[in-house]
Amino acid sequence: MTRGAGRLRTAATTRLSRDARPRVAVDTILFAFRDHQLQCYLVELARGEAAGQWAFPGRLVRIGEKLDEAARADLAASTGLRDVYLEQLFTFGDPTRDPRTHVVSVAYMGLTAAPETVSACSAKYAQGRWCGVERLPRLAYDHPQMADYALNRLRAKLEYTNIALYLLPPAFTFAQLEELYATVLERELDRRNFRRRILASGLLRRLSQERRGAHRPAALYEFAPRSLRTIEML
Amino acid sequence: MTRGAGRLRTAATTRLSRDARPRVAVDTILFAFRDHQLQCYLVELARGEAAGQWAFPGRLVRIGEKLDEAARADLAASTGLRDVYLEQLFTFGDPTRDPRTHVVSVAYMGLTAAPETVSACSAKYAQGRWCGVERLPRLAYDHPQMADYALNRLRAKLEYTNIALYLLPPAFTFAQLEELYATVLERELDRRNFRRRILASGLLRRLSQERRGAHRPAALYEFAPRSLRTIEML
DNA sequence: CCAAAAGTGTTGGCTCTACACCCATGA
DNA sequence: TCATGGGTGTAGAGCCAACACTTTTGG
Repeated sequence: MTRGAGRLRTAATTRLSRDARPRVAVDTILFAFRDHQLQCYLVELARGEAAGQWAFPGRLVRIGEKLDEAARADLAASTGLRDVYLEQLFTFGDPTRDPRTHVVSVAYMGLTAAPETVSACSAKYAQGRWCGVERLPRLAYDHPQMADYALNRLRAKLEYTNIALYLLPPAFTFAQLEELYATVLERELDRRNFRRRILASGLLRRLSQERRGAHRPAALYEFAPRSLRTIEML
Repeated sequence: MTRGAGRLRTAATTRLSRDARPRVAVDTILFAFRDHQLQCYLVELARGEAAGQWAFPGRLVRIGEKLDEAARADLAASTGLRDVYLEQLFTFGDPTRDPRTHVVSVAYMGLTAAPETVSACSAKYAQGRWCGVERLPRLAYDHPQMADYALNRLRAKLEYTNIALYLLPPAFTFAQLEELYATVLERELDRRNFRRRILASGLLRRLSQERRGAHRPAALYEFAPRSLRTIEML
C-alpha cells in the first residue's frame, strides 16, 4: 500500500517541505494456499484518499530500519503472523503511483503455511481478508502490478526451487503438493511423472506416519532441507 | 554509490531534521564486453567520507523522478552514454550501508555495446574507468554485493534470454558471440552445439556481409528482434 | 604452402512424456 | 462391496552432449 497519512495539508509550501525527497515504503503480497486456491491477503484502507479501497499491507520505512525488517514488522502488525517467508520482488517508483506524494515502494512477496492463524487486523485498516488471486477486487495505487509481479515470481520459483515448502504444512501428502503445483501453475500434471521428478530432486523425506481419512491412507512427506534450494523441480 | 553530499553538518538536530526519512538513490552497474573481458564502469568518489574510493555511479532520486529515468540521467551525466539497456536488480536498504545517513539504493544493471564512446566523467567524480570484473578494486559501501548481484543476474539471463544483444555491436560473428558467452559464463562451449542451439532459437538473422580479416572470412549476424526475449538459449 | 580461424554431422545415451490399472481403506 | 482417492512401470520419441576434420583466406 501507499501511505495515506490522513492528515490534511493546507498549503503547497507544507507539501514541498515535507516532500523534499521521495519517501520509502514496503508493501507485501502475502500468499497462502487455502481452500484449494492460491489466495493473498488484502486490507481495506481506512484513511487517506484511498480509504475504502483494497490494497496489500505496507507502510513507510523509518530511519534506521532494514527493508525486510520493516516488511516483517508490518506484516506482524497487520496479520499477527511472525514466521513468514519474505522475498524482495521489485521496487516501484513512479512518482504518480500515489497521487498524494512521491512514495517509492519496495514490494515483497510473503508466503505462509498457516493462513488460519491470521488475527484481527491492525487498527490501521478497516478490515483484512484472504482473497483468491483469480478474484481480486479493484486494488488501490499500482497494487495490481505488484500482484502480477508477485504471482509471476511465485510461479517461476515453483519450477526451479523448493519454495513450496513455505506454503505447505510440515507434513503433507503428494496429493497436496501436486494440487498446489497444478493450481498455481494452472495446468494439469501427470501424477506419476510429477512424483518421479520431485522424488528425484531429493528434497523430500518420507515420514513414517500416514494420513488416515475416508479412504486409502496417504504417505506423508516433509521438505528435507527447510530452506530455499535452487534445483530443477519441473 | 551512496551519497556524499560533501556538505558538513554541524548538529544532530540538523541531521535529524534532514534525515526524517530514508533517502532514495539509484546506483548502476554498467557492463560492457571489452578487450576479451567482461568489464564494468567504476568511478572514483571525489567528495564525502568515501572520497578516494571506487564505486558505481549513482545519485539521489529527486521528487517527481522515475527510478529508471534517474538511473538513465545519471548514467548520461557520468559517462555520456545515452542508449543503455537498463534493468532493475535489487534494492539495498541496510541503514548502515552508508555510514553517514540512511540511504536506500535501488541498484540497476546497465549494458552497453559502445564502451569506447564513454566521455570524460562528470565533475562529481575524480575519474572513471572500465575494469575487468575479475579484478575489481576494493569498492565503497555495499557495492561489492551489488557487483555480485549484477553479475549473477547477467549470467542467468544469458542462459534464457537474448540479452547478449545489448553487449554486442549490431553485426557480429559467431566467434564473438561464443567468446562473450564463454567468458561471462566462465566455461567452454562446444562450437557446433552452441551454433546449433543459438540458430534454433531463431533470434539471429544472417547478414549478407562477411567480416574479412587475416584469415577465412566470417559470416556476420544480427539479433533479429532487437528487444529482450525470453527463450531457452543454453 | 603454411598458419589461423571458420565452418560443418552423426551417433549413443539419456531424459521426458504419454499412458491405465491395481490397492487400501472406511462406510 | 463399493466408492474414493493413493500408488505404481514401461516404451517410444526427442533432445543433448560428445566428438574431428575440411575449408578459406592472407601472408
